[in-house]
Amino acid sequence: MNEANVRDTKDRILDVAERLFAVNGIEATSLRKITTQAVVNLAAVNYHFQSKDELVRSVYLRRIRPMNTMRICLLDALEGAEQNEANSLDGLLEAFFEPVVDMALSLKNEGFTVGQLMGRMYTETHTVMQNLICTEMGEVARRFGTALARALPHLTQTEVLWRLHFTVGVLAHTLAAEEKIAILSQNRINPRNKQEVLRQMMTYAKAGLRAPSLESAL
Amino acid sequence: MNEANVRDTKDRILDVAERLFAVNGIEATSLRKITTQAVVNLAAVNYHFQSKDELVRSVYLRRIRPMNTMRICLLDALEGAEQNEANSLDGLLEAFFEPVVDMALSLKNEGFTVGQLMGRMYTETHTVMQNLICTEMGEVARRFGTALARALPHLTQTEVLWRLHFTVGVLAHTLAAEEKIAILSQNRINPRNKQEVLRQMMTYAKAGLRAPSLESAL
DNA sequence: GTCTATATGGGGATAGAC
DNA sequence: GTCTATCCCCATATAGAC
Repeated sequence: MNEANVRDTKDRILDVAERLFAVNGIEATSLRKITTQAVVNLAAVNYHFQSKDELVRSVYLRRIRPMNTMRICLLDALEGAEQNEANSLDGLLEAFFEPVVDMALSLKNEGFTVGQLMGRMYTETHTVMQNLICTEMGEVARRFGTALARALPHLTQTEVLWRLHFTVGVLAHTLAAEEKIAILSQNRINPRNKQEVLRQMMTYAKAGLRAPSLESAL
Repeated sequence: MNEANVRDTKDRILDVAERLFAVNGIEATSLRKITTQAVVNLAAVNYHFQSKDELVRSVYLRRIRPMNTMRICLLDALEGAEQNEANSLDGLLEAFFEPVVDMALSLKNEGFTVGQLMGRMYTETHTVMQNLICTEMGEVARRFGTALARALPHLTQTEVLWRLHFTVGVLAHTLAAEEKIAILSQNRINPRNKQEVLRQMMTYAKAGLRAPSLESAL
């Protein structure tokens, strides 16, 4: 088969694996389910990706890398420009949220799949994922931690880190549990409307980050 | 074997299953791993719980039921008492967060296990869990949604629901990803210190919930 | 690069002795 | 209520033909 079709095979495997990992989790997704839905031979996965673990890595890295590159890039731009304190937090939150939300919006893989994949990253128990998170998210956590500390000078370093991780929680849960959110709100909110999601998340997170310090009395 | 030992067997299975579900997820946890660690016979699970799915239900319901009963009970008490607007939000957040955090604090099953179990509920993909969440969390979502709407009269109903679910996200991610939070913060925050967790979460969530309405200009 | 066939191991569940 | 033995299915991975 020619090179174009090879790409096809690899990409079809990645696309189907991504959807199944996002919806059912890594453990519940067998190579048989993937290859059947991708209409490729069972042995193709091991030929192209060596093992299931390497396939898992490939699926996640395909999304995490550009997402975090974009975040760092937006952050670099912010730090290069002159900023007044009033709007620097808005810029930081946009740089943090938008690359994820944009990715979930724009991708071919049906609907909200990529968002679910990213949202469930932190709770995937597979050892491959645990390692991926620590190696791939470290720089983003450090860079945004530092930037937030500068934008929120009234907080201690510890408080900044707590609030950064609460903000990750807002994002992750919104992406991961969108189906349950819709059900539990009796369909009064629609977590698939990206502009609305972004607007609501930014408002909540901005206020949470700006809350007074608990250490002010010390 | 006498009745006391029967309880022992069932409880040992529940305790071990809980820990393994919390740490490795439902799918990755086989009945063989559970029965080996609990030092009971493999067939005991099916004898006492009929099936793995029923064991899953039992493990989660043992924690969800008392937790949500306590939340509703605290909320009833708040609504029965006279409240001034200034502190009603504090009371609501305490009623919402504390039963979960207390449970994670006080239980015998080593360390943070129960918290992880609860935090990962929303991202478990097992169909049994998906149903459990919808049936067991519905009342809590409705009751707190209504109470929050009263405490935050400047918000639309939709905004209240969004912010309630962001608050669930803060709680769930903090409980579920505590290990990664510690690593990504380079051990500068300790998500296992319960009083600290509660304090930090309450501050962030309170400010997030109180943020101005986005609809105010309409 | 793709396929079939198969090696090897683990999964949930149950029958039937004790 | 507990145990052994076993049924039957599905998992990942690979060998070797095409």
